[in-house]
Amino acid sequence: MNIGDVARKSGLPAKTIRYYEDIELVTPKREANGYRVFSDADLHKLTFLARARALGFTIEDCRTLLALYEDETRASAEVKNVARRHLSEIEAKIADLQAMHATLTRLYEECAGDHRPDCPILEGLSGDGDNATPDTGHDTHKGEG
Amino acid sequence: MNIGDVARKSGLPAKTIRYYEDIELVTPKREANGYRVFSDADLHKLTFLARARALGFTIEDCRTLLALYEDETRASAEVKNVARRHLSEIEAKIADLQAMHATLTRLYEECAGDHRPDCPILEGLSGDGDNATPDTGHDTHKGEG
DNA sequence: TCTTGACCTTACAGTTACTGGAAGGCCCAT
DNA sequence: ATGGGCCTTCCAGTAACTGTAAGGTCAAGA
Repeated sequence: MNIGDVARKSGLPAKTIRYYEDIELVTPKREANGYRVFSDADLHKLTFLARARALGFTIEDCRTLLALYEDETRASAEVKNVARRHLSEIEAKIADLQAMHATLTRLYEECAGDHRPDCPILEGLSGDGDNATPDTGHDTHKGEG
Repeated sequence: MNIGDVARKSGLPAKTIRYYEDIELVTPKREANGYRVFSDADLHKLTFLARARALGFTIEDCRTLLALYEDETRASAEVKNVARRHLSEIEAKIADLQAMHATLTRLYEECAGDHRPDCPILEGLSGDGDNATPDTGHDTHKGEG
């Protein structure tokens, strides 16, 4: 199979597949003319990657998961650990977004949204109101240079 | 005020403030020695930016909001539009994350997490199970080169 | 006066996971 | 030989910073 075929079958853009080769997630062979040749195993890997990425795993997590997938002697506990950590991150992100949503919705609903300049949203951002921004409890940034 | 002062007062890292100057969100004056000098208005702007960023607005949204903030003749409807669009994006992201969370939780709970290699999470990713990945309905990527 | 240390400066590279585009080679049909 | 659709590489750009190096400035203390 050439790259276009596996792109169609895996649902990944050809460009992404080339990138995955670049970072050594897949290592297709080459034809004499330089074209990449993908085996069924390569396609399977790419499909695995597409699914893992769709679940929000980072590339590095994908690398780990792929290694575990190919290690017949793995302990499922290891996989579960990766998944647990990722679930925690997803939960943290959801919580962050929900906090933003709650705050912004409050301001949004107070805003008349008409031709006049008075705007509780801008007032909230400028710090006039209290409670202007939520504190989600985790760091947005750490120490400084 | 020097950059360290406004960094402490706004909660933004000095590095970020320099970056904001780079992209012309703030334009502090300079002392003879080259040090940036921030006015109260600059500090106010930075605090505004910090709050808007904490609510997840993009830098470009921040630029727009700041311009509206400084335009005495604005219509609050314009601000509300920016907020509405941003709320929609937050909602879409939450929905995506919740779909990922649901799928991964299902696999997670099926996984024994012990010393044995059998793992429903990996099976789900490799496509053995049905329903392996959710379809959130929006594009992850568009056309191809 | 010299030094120490905290502050400030710039410039460049790296992060994440791609995406876009240019410039060109390969292959098949007309 | 020409057109179109594939394929190749390489370079640059995205978002919003962050890290690091190399060095200038300033106030306090020995």
